[in-house]
Amino acid sequence: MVYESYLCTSKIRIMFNKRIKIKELLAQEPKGQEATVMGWVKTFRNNQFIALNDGSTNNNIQVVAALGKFDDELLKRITTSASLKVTGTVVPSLGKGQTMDLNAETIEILGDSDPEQYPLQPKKHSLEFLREKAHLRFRTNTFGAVFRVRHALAFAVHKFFNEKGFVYMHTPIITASDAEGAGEMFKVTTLPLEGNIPKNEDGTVNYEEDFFGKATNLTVSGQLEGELGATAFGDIYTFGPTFRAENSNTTRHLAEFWMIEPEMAFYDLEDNMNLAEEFIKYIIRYAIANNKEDLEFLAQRLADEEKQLPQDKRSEMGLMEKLDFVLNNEFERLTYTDAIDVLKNSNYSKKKKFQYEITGWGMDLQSEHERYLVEKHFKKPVILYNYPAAIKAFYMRQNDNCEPGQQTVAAMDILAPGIGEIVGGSQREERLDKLQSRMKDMEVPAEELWWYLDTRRFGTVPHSGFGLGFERMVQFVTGMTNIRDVIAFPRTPGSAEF
RNA sequence: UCCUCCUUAGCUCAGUUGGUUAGAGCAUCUGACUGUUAAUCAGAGGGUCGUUGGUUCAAGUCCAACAGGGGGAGCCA
Repeated sequence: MVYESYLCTSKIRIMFNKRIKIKELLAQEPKGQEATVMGWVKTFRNNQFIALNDGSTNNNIQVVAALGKFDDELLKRITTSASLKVTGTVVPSLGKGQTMDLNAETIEILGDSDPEQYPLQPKKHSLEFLREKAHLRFRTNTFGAVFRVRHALAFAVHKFFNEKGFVYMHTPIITASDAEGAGEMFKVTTLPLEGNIPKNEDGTVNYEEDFFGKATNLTVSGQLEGELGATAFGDIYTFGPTFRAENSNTTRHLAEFWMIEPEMAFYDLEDNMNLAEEFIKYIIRYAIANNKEDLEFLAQRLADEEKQLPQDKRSEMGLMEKLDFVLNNEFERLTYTDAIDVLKNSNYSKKKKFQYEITGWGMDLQSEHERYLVEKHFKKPVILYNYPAAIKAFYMRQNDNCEPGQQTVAAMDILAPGIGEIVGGSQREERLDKLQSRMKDMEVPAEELWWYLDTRRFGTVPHSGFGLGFERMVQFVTGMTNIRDVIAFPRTPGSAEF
């Protein structure tokens, strides 16, 4: 009579909720208390010792199945990655590798894992191999650590901005504007690709027949919409998926990635740089404070990997030292113009070690030049600012009183060792006439962006913002060298498995 | 998209100037052992050498195209 539908629900859940996470259990004093844990088998040694992991930490609880206490039939099913529920008493370990044992009273197999078919073994696998098993790689130590750190960084992003009174704004994923100029876009349509596509008289596609009544794409940036928010709330940030249809095949590009884009009213370029530097340091500090074990594991992994490299290719600092160094030092700030001077006077340039010669002011910096500045010359994160207007986007603020022929814009890029550009930002052009003339010069269709220009018509203010590639940040903090290893299911040209 | 390297057992890799039946470690299976730490010991099974075509008496090995992957470049975050 009472809650009859309850009979049909999964009563076992009540049992599940009694479990303790392994991370919590390992923090306790082992003194004979009872505990229930659930997780996946890492290894089963000696028909007696089960290393069990539940993803809360890379550390395992050693479950001891006393000899003779359990059926052979049950023990046979305790294989790599089988899922178990274990209840027992927590006691100090007799062995050396761990402080506590869970002496099993009951072992329940929640899910078998056929050892003939389960692809991961308790040994080192290459990252390339694990990339093809991306659905299972979270169960490895490396990816467990990487994705817990990724979570910590994501959480810290919201914490930082919330503490500063920023409004978290959800800018659209589907956008009608293709004027952002940040690269090739993915088309969004419900028109039948394999059927009759409505055409205009001149043979072009008639998007008026499409779902939105106009051509639409996946967003390449939330910035323009972000500026609308900033000119009302003062400070906003976005943190969402971003899509680029570039045919990029590198260790630092994805077709689908996550970007953080703060946009601040009443900020000039220097305020912008200050915020970006404070922000980066804050989220690194948060990860160290909350995921130290994971980072130390990743540091060790990286150190082991680098042992196999020739001396000159190894990093000068370990991962933890590198992060500490970043926290304890100011980022080097220099103008584009000064950077060209540094490069021109460098030994690399004089000895012609650059593949692309330093031709002088106005040239776009190649990644080898950026790497030289960051990794060889300054040996720390570098903020380059005041770039030539000709190589930057239309919305960046034109600097006043430039030398003839050396017009610059208030842009800034933050370059990180090993990763390259991690932040790109600028003070925005708030003067309507200057913005309009620049759009005209760069053939940006002003009529499509009428709503953007309205911010300059009604109470325009100086404002600034930047974009930070979240995966690149995760790479920097975890030391993972390939961006495909810091996102759960990477989307790259020719690859969208899972 | 361009340059470059790689593809041999479930995984990591060896395989000589082209020459008989393609090897090792780990994993798996069977057995032994039992306070182990990627447990150990013994035995067994496991291969269309990425695909297609070519050169040759003979191709894992040489050549070509294609596919997949790594690294670098460009585009960028």
